[in-house]
Amino acid sequence: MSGFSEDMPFFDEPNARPAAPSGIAARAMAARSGQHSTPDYLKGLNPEQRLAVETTEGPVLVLAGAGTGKTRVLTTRIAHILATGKAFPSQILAVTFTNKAAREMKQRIGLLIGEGNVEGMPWLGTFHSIGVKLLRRHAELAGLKSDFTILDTDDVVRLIKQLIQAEGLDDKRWPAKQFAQMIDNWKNKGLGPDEIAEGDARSFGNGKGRQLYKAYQERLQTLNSCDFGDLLCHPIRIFRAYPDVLKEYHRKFKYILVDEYQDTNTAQYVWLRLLAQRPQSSPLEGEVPAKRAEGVAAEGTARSSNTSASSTAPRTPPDRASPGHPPLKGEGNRRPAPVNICCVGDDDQSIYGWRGAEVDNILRFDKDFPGATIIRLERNYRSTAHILGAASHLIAYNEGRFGKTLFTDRNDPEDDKVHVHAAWDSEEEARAIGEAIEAYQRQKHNLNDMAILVRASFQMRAFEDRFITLGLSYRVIGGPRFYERLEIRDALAFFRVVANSGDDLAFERIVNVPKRGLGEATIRQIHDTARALRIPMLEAAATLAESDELKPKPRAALREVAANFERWQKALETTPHTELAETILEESGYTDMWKNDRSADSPGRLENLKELIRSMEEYESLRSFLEHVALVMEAEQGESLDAVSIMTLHSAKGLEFETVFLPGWEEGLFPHQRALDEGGRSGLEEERRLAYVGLTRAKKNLHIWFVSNRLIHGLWQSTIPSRFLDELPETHVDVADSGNSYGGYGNPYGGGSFASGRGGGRKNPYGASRFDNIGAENSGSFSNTYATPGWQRAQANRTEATDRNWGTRSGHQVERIGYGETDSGYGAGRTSVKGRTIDGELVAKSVADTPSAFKPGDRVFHQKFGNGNIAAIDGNKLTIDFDKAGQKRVLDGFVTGV
DNA sequence: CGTCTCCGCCTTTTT
DNA sequence: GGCGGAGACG
Repeated sequence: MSGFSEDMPFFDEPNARPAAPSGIAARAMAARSGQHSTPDYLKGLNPEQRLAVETTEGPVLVLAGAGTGKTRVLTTRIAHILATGKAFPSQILAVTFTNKAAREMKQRIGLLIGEGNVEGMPWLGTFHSIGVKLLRRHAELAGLKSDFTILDTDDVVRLIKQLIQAEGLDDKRWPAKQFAQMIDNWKNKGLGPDEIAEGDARSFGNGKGRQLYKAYQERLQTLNSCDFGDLLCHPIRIFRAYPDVLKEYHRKFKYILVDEYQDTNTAQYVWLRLLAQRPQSSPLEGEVPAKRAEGVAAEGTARSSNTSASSTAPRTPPDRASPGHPPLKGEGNRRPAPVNICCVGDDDQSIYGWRGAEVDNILRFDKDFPGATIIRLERNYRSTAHILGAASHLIAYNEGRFGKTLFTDRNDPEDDKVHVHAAWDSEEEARAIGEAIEAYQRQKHNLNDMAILVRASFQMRAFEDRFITLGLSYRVIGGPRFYERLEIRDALAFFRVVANSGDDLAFERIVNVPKRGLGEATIRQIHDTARALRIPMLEAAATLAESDELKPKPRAALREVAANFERWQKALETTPHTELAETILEESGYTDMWKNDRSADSPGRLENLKELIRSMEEYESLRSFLEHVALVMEAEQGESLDAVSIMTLHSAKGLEFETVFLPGWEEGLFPHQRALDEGGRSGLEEERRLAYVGLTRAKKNLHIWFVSNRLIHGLWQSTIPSRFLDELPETHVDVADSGNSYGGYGNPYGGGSFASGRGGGRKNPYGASRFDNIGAENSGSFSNTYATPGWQRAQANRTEATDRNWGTRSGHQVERIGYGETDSGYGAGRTSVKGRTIDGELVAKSVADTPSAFKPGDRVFHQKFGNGNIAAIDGNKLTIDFDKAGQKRVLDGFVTGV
């Protein structure tokens, strides 16, 4: 977002007036992009895409399924508006949800209309970055100064903790983190302290919720800071309270474009409506609750009419005469000006409900914007017919959708079906996927074209471990973030205090870094002084250092700190910011601190600090850099190396890969238990959309995995396959033949023998029957026909193992690890055992450390490692020379005598 | 005031 | 199993 750093006064086109660009300007722009009859940029669009691009006037909703060219439409539309002279670049407001998307849009528009013109698009960015920009211009209307800083989650929690303690509340009973979450939720809805529901306000801190929220906002103001939510909420409040300010933006923005509309939360929705709705005779407030109520009412109809997701489903007609919506008047009454807002999204890819996104926003679009044109993009350019078939069938289990059916002309009999594989545990899952990747690699596939998409980040580790041993290069996307590292946050705290001396949180973080002998007592004193005099802590520190209230040692230390910051702040005006940053880290002793640190990670930290300084060079000033950091908590990654991508499903949205692996399709993990517990039916539907997102990332090859046992919270748990597997259509899916699960090690129980023991092979307690009324057009669900040999075998393997060892069908807690006798086993078959991993091998610690019944030299069998001879015994821990797997240490409970 | 140890917490996703 | 925080001890 480097484009936003020049945020001060005059970046707009000088004549951002109500008048449209003059004919000359229009012709000039058209000429620049070489427009004649059909401009180049329109060629190659399909009819729906072209319609979405050329319908520039009035509200437009583009329902863009996965892989249907959504970004292309958005960028071409902007190019079209510019090329036809309908608006200047600065008159287009284009909001995205992620930085990645904003970056990509900028780049692609640049390709269409030439780099130079994109620079003139100051209002293309994320909701948050545009929010910052608005707020900087009108900061004083929100009680801030325009150089306010943005606090991250960590600061917010620390601040709230202080407030909770100041209230005399027990911060253990009332966790700051939880309250931070509550505030976040309120702000997602655009609610200030006076607007929250009484019940919500009472539920925290002995009924002091509202009071705390108020205190929090006041504190932010004195800190000259705001949190993430404020970036939206402040502008909303400003727009409401100062109609003339809002009007200014009404004049300015001729076209509004919104990406990923299904992800917008209520605050973003309100923000958009304020900007999109042209002034009426009556003021704007009160509009939201009314609309919301209506939206909820309308929802039922929308849902029921479109549940069956066939392409012939009746399309929502433009609702021209929606009662209660007076036609929107155009500015200056020159025309019945429609709102030129274009929202692009896919209700089936709404996966951010948990953080406040409202799918309803998109489902309600034609009610909110009467006369809206709704355009569906359903032609998919990405995936094979099998992949699309699987994804479409799965998503059809959801209710409450617009209903789209993706299709493709592609029909290559060579295309693989979607593969489903079973594995014994996560380690084996990682091993097998690693092998599959290597196999693809041997067929000359690039690692860059492959991705592993997981539900939860803890799953990543197994893959990393495995790939490290294999020497397979991989890249973790969205892992631990650069700017969240300790040393980076420390360094930034120094910079923040320099940039904004009122930033007490940053100050507190580093007063005593490196250690200067300033302990809790001194800091408390600074704090109190600052409060009493209503001055920033830095100032208070300086004052205290000159008084005689402190002992000599802390006094000298404080004096130095104060002098340092004073010097640095002066230098801010004269010294280049990268140079200054280096100076700060040197003079504060921070670099030395890590140089003298002998721990293993200190070199890395120093390296990170260097990287931080290096990355600052791209920014014009310290302040614009800090803003970038606050808004873009990601470090740019080198794309140069050929590597498999590992990331969460959430961060995979919008991406595509030739080959995709989706591990961990087990109940409890995917769908995630918490989503089910907290979200109920809609939680499940969101999980299903997440599955849909995962499936539709794949262009050609798609492999889904589930395991029987997974280590969660350091505890092995037995698992059952995800219900989503049952929702995949048999015609497009191929259940892999035992997925090499036990290859080479033999399986004492043989295949298939177990299937009859359990109700005709239907293993999943979430039977298909409850979904039978849905998706009838496809040849039946998987779960109806569990009869394929591969499936039977896979099931037999996993079920056998699971049931025999864990004994319980509910199987919540693992009681025994490994694959041994239980009935006649070693003592209690139910000994409580906690699993853990040592040296990468599965080990268990028995509560009753029963001595082993084996003796050295015994021939034994182990489920994972096969046959071997016992080399040594230590209590119940056996050292075994396995024939194939080499020497391993395992618990006796894992092996059986042969 | 600083360091060490132990305890308890948590591990869904992120602008 | 891993981390951060609180409390005890030096």
